Amino acid sequence: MRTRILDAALKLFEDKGFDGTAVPEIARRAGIATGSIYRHFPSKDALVNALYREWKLRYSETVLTPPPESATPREVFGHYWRGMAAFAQRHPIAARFLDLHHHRAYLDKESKTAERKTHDLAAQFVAQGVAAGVVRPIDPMLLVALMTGAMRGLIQFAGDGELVLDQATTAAAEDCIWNAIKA
Amino acid sequence: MRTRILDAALKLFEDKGFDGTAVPEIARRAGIATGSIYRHFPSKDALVNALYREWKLRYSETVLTPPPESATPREVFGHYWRGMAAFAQRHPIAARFLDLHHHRAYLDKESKTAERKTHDLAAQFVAQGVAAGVVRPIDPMLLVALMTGAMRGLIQFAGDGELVLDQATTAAAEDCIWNAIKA
Amino acid sequence: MRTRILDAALKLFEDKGFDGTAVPEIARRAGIATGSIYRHFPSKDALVNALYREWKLRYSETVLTPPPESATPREVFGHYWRGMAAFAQRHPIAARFLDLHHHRAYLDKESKTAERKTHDLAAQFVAQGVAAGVVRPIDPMLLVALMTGAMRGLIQFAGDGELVLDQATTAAAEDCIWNAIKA
Amino acid sequence: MRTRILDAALKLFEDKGFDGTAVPEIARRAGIATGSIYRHFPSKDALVNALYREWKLRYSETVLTPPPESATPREVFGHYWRGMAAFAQRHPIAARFLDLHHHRAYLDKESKTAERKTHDLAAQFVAQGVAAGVVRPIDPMLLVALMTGAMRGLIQFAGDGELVLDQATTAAAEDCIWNAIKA
DNA sequence: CATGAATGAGTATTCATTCAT
DNA sequence: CATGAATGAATACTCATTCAT
Repeated sequence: MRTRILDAALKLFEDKGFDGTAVPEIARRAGIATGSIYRHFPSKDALVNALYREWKLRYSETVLTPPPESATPREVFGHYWRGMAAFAQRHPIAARFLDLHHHRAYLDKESKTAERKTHDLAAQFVAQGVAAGVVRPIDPMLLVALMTGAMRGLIQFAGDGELVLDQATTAAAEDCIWNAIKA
Repeated sequence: MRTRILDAALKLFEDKGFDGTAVPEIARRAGIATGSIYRHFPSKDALVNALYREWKLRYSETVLTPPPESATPREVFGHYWRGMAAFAQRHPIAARFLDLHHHRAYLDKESKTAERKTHDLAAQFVAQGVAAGVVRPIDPMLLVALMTGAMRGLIQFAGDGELVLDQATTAAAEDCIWNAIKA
Repeated sequence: MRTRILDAALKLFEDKGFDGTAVPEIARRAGIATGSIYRHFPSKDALVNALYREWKLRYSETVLTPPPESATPREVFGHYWRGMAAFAQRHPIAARFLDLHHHRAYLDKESKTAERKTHDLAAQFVAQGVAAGVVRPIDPMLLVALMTGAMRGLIQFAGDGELVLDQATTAAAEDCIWNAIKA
Repeated sequence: MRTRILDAALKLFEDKGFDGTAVPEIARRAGIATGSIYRHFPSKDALVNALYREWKLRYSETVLTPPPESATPREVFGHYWRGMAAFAQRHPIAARFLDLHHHRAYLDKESKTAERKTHDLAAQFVAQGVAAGVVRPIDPMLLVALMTGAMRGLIQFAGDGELVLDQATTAAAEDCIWNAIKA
């Protein structure tokens, strides 16, 4: 039941935005009564936040797995890149939802903190790559912006049907972006 | 007057979204009466669409200027990249607004067409680069996705204050992304 | 069980009014499940009515006991007055509940009839006192209004903590009000 | 407009209680649209509080006029008593509204303070009467409870149609209650 | 019989839009 | 043209009542 609500909300929030989605609409799509939503979530705000955190967690579990100890920076990059692509491929709507909503006023502090963690991890990877001399020695945040932005571009184009996120495309993109950041 | 309305709407739509912004709020920020909005725009929907098109036009004028005839593909790329960066630097809120809203249901066909044009132009540039043997011979759409995505990453990080979009940063990013797409 | 429900409802209705009290709230205070209320009462309306009648009955049993045959009108008056005061002292919440709710739309005919009986009895006592020449020869309803009103004033002030309804206070009030109605 | 809303609310709150009255119902009775209520009052709570204070003020203006300097305690009593009766006669619904609602949870502090003032004034009058040796030397609050209670009894019976609050009735009641409290 | 999740009609409140001034 | 009060449909949320367990 809770899952059905979250699934309905995910689709609708991604499609029409938070404020553009009416609670009864979520209920209808979930196949339940309007009032039942409030048995599971105290408010619409609480619902988006729960949704956001749920998917951010799943995202972390998919993407932020530690790479093999022996991996070279290039391999570490590939590891994370393929993780992100795999997530976007398996959960395209969730990927777009996380992308579009990560800043909105209705997200509370805890939800926003989750976003930060990802950035910090990426910045850390870049810093290590720079130290190892295999990544361009420039502001790590810039490289993070370019990498995550490129991935978001992929997700968006895939969502719009202008691109298919298959193995080959993902691999080609990985190679391109590695070229962008390598020393 | 029309300009003040559009300015107020731009800031609010970017900040709180279309559905999250009330018309009287726009009026208040514009320093006029609620009803006056409707002297200039027949509806809230018409207002966003006008706003979107207005900025898309300015964007085109800034970014889509033809590069010098004699420019090499690398120079053409730099020409467009710097154009986009300059726009984002001068109009950060508008850049984010265009980025976030380009898909929303309240945008009508004409507004959405504007977006497509940019993509097509980019794809065309990529195709020419490929033909000239200086750009990677892969799906042009993929490269467009990576380029525009990377630029959006820049814009977003700049908006969040994690990055400053100055000359140096822009130039470094340009170099990175050229490496990503060059043959 | 039924008693626990009625006790919970009494307190809440007195405190927050009928419409201001939610059924689940009554259940919580009674320590049972919401649905269980409906095993004992077909509806919220039926519950107030049962509550009202229950207490009106207890009130009648406490207050409307026949005075000794040989009692003088003064003694009869004292008998009833002390009965009312005793009830208010022992059941302050019920006294206030009966006082505040005796007219509400959700009370059905039978409940309202109970109220009437008390008035009629009082009016009858007054009439007899008038006939005996010891009570002021004016509209009995006026005297009833003053007497019952005075008693309600006592109950209210006691409930608000501005007065303590002890033996002495009750006796003093009795003497005052007898002076008010005596010939 | 504001007045029409307050008038409609007065009648409905008195009749069905605060929680028993729906905002659209108030609007309908006032002959305006539901939303218009909120142009004049920020919330339903604010509306009752405004209503309560408005009438408490009028009540004070009618009832709490200073008696003639030279008035004896008996005359002072009559002055106030007739003031209250006149108010109840002219504004029977308001009188009942003030009576029934003076304690409810939705009234804020300022509204409740108004009630206290009346009591204090009455207690002060009683104390002076006691000092002059013409009022019973007992707890002034008790006498206040009896007086105001008796008046409320009158108002209630009048409202229920069991009594008519004319000159004669008011005068008779005044005499009765003076007998109740005089030394 | 007790339970409490589910229901959906009903509530307070907001907001895009209109229109008399 | 500008105004902002008035409108009423739409929204988030509540609550009396039901019913499968």
